[in-house]
Amino acid sequence: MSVRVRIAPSPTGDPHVGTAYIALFNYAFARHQGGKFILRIEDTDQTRSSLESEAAILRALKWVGLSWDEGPDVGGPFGPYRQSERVALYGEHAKLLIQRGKAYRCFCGAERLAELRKQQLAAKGALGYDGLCRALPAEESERRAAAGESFVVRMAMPREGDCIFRDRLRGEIKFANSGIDDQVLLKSDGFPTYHLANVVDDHLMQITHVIRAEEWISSTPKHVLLYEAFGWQAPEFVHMPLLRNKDKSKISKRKNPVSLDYYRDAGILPEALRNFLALMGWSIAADRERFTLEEMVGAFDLDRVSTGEPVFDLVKLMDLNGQYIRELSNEALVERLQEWRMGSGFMNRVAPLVRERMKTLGDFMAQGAFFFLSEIDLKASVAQMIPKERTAKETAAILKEYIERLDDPGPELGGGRRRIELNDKSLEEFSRAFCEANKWQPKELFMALRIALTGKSATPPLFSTMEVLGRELTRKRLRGAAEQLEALK
RNA sequence: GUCCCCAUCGUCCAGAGGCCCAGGACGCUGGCCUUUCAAGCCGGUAACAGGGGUUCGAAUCCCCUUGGGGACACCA
Repeated sequence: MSVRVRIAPSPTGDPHVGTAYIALFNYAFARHQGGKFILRIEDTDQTRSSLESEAAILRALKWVGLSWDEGPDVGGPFGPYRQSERVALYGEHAKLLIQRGKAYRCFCGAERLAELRKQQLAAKGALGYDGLCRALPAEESERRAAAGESFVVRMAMPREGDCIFRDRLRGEIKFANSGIDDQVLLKSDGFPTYHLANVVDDHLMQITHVIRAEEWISSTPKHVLLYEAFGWQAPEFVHMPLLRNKDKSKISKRKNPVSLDYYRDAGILPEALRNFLALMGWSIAADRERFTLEEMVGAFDLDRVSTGEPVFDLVKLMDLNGQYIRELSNEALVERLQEWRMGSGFMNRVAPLVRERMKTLGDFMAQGAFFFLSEIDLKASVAQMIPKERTAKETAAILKEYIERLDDPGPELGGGRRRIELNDKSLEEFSRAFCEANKWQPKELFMALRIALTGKSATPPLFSTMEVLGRELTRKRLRGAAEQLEALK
């Protein structure tokens, strides 16, 4: 049987480095084995998924040099490759499990579940559904469903025995069945949860190896039990280590740039990022760390992936990137610069902002350098960010809060759950409301933002600057400024 | 709290019982080169978490402790 693996991102946000990381290892394994690498979109969360996010993920994965044999954009024999287009399938499979007594309808509402959770928390016991609806007679369940009552479908997990499975990197892993929750398989909107959709699709798409991040280990027993309930053979499981922040916690955007777009905008070469990611948990040889994708494919061996807890270290990435840049021919470097931000596309966005402040063409760089810099030097200007009546700590805090709210403005900032668009008008509106809500003068906050983003107190209009800088650089620079303020004493 | 995973320099990796008083890279650091700064070259710094076993022999195997992490949603 030939190898078939997949990357299954959920299109609910920016293209994540973790996705590229796991995709890379799936890709290397598939190619080395002469198998297929599939891209499947797991958009079963109707409220959070978007086509824009999907497009961004595909674009970013291509950017790091990956390609796939089957997927929503290229098609393939096991399509559709977007789970939202396969909902009927999951419904049928859920029904099958109900008929077999492996699953049941649950009519418990959100209030009861919240109450249950509260009690369990208070009792310091195990969290999870108590199985109330599991005891419902089939006829009653049918009748209430037919009457239009809202329900979810839960899996009836075995109450005794153990669930044992093998992880390729970690060996045998054992969970007591009694500790496995009666997982929701089908939500009340008729859409499947991850667990159902993932298992059904992996089986139908004939996936042979599930290579995914370590965070999934604890839900693997649910999946194994699902395969058993369906009477299917489970694929082989390979849980890759999780990428980490400096403090060893799971990599997160509060502590690390996490979007692939950031690395692109910050001037990282895709091949350097790809190479760096490959180094997380794997090596091609003891004394070698630079290699091409093709070389990785040629040498790849899943059994030589280590299970440590790799910290994503920007400093090392930068060094690698420098090596890649030095290796480029002059022509290639100029080409890369143009593709990046020195081409007419980006220049056309910068020029209108900078031109008013130019006396000679040469002033362009002096006035607009910060649009291109990877790192803003704030040493000389940190102190200027702090308004007269405020402290460094307060200023750091407001910058951090600003970053948070930009991505997740509460209803009081008029954003609902959608993040703020990065354009002059919405930024201005948001920022003024933000000042109001936090009792900061616009001129206080705006100067802090200006310096944090540009390193200068005299710049083009703030919000246009943010728009052109882009979301990722904006976030990174504001966070960097906040950190420098905190380091002040 | 419950369950699970992990454990070599500050960081990323090498090490699959003797080749290891542990090797490479980043970082930091001394020097060379050089009008400067990088780059490059030469050198230094720095680790097998602790304790028990197994074995002639353990960084490598087993157990315990400790530490770190993850999961416990009608999110994936």
